[in-house]
Amino acid sequence: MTASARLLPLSERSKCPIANALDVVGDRWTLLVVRDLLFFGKVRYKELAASTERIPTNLLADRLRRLEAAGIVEKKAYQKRPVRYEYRLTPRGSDLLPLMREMVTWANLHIAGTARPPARFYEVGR
Amino acid sequence: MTASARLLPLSERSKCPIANALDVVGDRWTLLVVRDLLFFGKVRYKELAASTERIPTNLLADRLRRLEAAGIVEKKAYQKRPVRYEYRLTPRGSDLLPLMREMVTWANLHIAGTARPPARFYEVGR
DNA sequence: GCTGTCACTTGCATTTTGCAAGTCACACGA
DNA sequence: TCGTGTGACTTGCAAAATGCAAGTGACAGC
Repeated sequence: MTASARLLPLSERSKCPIANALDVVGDRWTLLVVRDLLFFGKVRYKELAASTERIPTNLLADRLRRLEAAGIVEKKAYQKRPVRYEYRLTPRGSDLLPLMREMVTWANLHIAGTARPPARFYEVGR
Repeated sequence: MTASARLLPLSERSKCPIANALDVVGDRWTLLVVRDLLFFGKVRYKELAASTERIPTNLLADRLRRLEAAGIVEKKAYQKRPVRYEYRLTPRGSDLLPLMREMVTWANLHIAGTARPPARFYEVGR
């Protein structure tokens, strides 16, 4: 069982799982942060800020806060003096892999010129 | 082969398929419209406007315009005098099914209280 | 002290959202 | 012919989110 202890609050919009998922990851940046953590092994703020899409730093800070509040990302200091943090996906975060895989499949099929991921991308069992 | 003739334009952000998919469906309403067309058999504006989440009508009109421009939805008049339209998913639109299925799976697992879809939801082959 | 780095925060103009009300074309019944 | 109703939107506008640039604070190292 991969579900975490405390669960996310139900959306006020409805009980529809799609509506609820969208309330968490339904915007143009959130899943890009998850992508960088999941596929590119980034862990530090600076690395996340340096994505190809150049997410504005205020939005990056905001998205990391929300992802942490949603239990998708964990933030912890990996050193003191000066304090430096690293961000890592929780199981709840890596469970987003299948969803992102389907996004890639759809985009590769319907948006010309999108990059194809390496074959192993489709082989990861979990 | 299920890909349509003309493809969507590449995003200016990057060639990443995830970023590109998000430019099309990365907001809180678009996939709810697709959901209603795909799972609930809605075809008319009025039906779409009556979703549980109560999408504002100006946003519904805007999203339908974008979905049409993206080749995900087709609009056609089903009668004249007065002209009345119906909206239907193209193959590009129904290809979003696997993505939405994964969304449902993730939400059911991580957001307490989200509704479980009927079992047949997971059985549709296409 | 001086410079640099990391991880953010702040200010502010622009864009998008959300809510309510309005419009337009027509059908229909009195 | 006039009033009422319906479907499919559009318009106005306040509030919130976005995007850009610049600023801040805690240190390390020279």
